Amino acid sequence: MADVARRAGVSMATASRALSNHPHVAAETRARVLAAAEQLSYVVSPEASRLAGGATDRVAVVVPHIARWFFASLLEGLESVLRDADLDVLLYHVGDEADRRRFFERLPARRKVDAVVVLGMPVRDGERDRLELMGVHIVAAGGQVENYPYVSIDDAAAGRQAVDHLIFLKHRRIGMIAAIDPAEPGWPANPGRTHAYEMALTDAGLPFDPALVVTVPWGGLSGADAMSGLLSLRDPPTAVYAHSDEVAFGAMRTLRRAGLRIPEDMSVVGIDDHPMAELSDLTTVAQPVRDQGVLAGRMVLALLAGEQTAGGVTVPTRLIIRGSTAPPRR
Amino acid sequence: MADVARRAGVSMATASRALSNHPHVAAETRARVLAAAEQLSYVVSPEASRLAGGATDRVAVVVPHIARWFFASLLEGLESVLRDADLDVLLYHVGDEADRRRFFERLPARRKVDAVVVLGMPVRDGERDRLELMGVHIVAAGGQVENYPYVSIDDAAAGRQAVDHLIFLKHRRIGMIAAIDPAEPGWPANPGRTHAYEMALTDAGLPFDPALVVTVPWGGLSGADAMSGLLSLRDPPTAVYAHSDEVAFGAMRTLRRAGLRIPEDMSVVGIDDHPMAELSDLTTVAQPVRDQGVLAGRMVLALLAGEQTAGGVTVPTRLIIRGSTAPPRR
DNA sequence: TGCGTGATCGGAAACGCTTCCAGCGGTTGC
DNA sequence: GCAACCGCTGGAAGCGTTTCCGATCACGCA
Repeated sequence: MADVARRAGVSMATASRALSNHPHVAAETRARVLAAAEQLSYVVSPEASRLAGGATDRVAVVVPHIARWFFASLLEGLESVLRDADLDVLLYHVGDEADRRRFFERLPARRKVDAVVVLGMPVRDGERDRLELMGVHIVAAGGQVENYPYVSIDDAAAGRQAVDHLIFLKHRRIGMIAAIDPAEPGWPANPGRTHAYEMALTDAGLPFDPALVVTVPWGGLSGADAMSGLLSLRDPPTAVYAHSDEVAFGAMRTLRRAGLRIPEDMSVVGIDDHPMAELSDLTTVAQPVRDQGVLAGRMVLALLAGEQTAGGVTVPTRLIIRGSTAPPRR
Repeated sequence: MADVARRAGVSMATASRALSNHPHVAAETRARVLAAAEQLSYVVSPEASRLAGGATDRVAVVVPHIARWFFASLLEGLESVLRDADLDVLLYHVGDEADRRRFFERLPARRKVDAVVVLGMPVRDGERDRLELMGVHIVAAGGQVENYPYVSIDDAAAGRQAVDHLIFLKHRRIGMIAAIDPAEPGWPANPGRTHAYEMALTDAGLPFDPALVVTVPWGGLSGADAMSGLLSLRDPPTAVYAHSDEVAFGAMRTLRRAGLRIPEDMSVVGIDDHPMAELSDLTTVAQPVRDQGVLAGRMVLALLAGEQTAGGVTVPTRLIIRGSTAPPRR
């Protein structure tokens, strides 16, 4: 920067002010400095700048999965608003328990960011304490609904939309394929979506048959297995509610292989509106995934600007009826 | 750090050496420093450290798409090795031409990273010049096959595996659905995969009928449209080769809706081995996507360690025959 | 016993910025 | 006409590390 200052014929103090858009710099002077910087193709050293000044202009994003559509979409939305605000995104993938423990234990983002956003992943109590240690803003999206400012859907409501749709079609034996995160064995499947199933049945006066709910690790193949199980029941369901589209795709594959027709022989409904849902003609409950990332990004910006944020935002879901659901045949 | 040093009863110089694992520090002393740091829950300031020292321990990753399986998988592989090496990854999404121009013009990662890896995206000439300006190592994965150390598949070979399979099944009218990146209108579809089609036909002595190749923007819906076009031909093909699985899925949907059976009425083959391919019973040419990211990460590490790297690595692809291909009926 | 030697450790100078505190002409208000 | 101000600029003190350069000390060897 000394070079730039010299070339522009000003002091470093002025050069710094000009470069960082401070007021109290004559327009003409600023132009001169900018020109000099341009000629020398100079950019300020972030390190030095941060050392002397304040913010890091970086935010950490913690995700349990990268290659899954839902998480990647959240990330995409988030990244876009952060990038527009000239904030850099540091990506931290905590794929399994080991990663997870390591992340919260070592806190690799410590001192490196102004905020951290946790995507699609509830933060556990002990972890929260660790996170607090970082002393920065924290936002959650697509998962958490407490502790932090968050943006998410109402899982229970989404589940109701799916199951109520089946009930409306007059299905009386409805199976559920619940998915647990393979990275978190031992943790329960999405409670909201599970609870919605039970409530919907109750409200419709239908019996709850434990045999009709099967819980599997998340994934298409697991969904296929789950469907096999359901089909082998003495009295199989006439419709299936899957916790997520990917699982539903697996179920559909099993049905296809079994020679059963969808929706004539079996209705299938999922949640998410994965891009493949449209191609597979899957009835599903759509959630605005990318938007949730965007909203989370805006929250970060607001927090960084010192604004008070509302506790959380719940975005609406919407039932999309396609060809995988119909009234039962009998 | 001054606090830590004081508490451990040593100078800052020694504290620094102990914290950063330098030799010439007595084991006992080091332990004392580490303990002090632990008690104060102190971590070195990356900014200050970088200012004084050398590397930023960060690498920039540039991707044209985040929410697409292929790119997200590359990213996942890459991130995992980088993270294991305690390098932070800065994510830069250049979704469209505007983003792209902005990125290469402003070079937001300038001075912030030790290396940049470009994922699934050929770097154009002018852009390369800009990148050079950063003066850091550059690696490409899943796309580029020149200019930089790279890791990628042999697109031409992959294409051949797909088309040759159809030819082996005795198909004589084979359609091709080529996909161009919607973010780069005007740029050609994957040349290797396209060329493979032409060569395979030629080698098999089959005529090349321009009507049988349709080029569409990447995407499932586009694939569906493309298939519609192919079906409306006076003399439709008996098999279709799609540049990627997602496009193939779209094609399959069109066939399903048209009441045509796969593979009896039409064979379909894709490239990628997307997770949905298995669920859709799609014959495809598998490529190790995550591995490409991993290898790129290792290259970065090697480069950073000052090692010389081979120009590039080509990973093998493999035909996976499922239920979407069979000999033509006539 | 005297001295070279290597292992440790401390002092202090960078590293490249930001910003507080003044200083400097020129206005403005009375 | 004088003092209080104002807009702009410069000097210099940090910001928190790393590392160069010696200094110290215990040891081994002649």
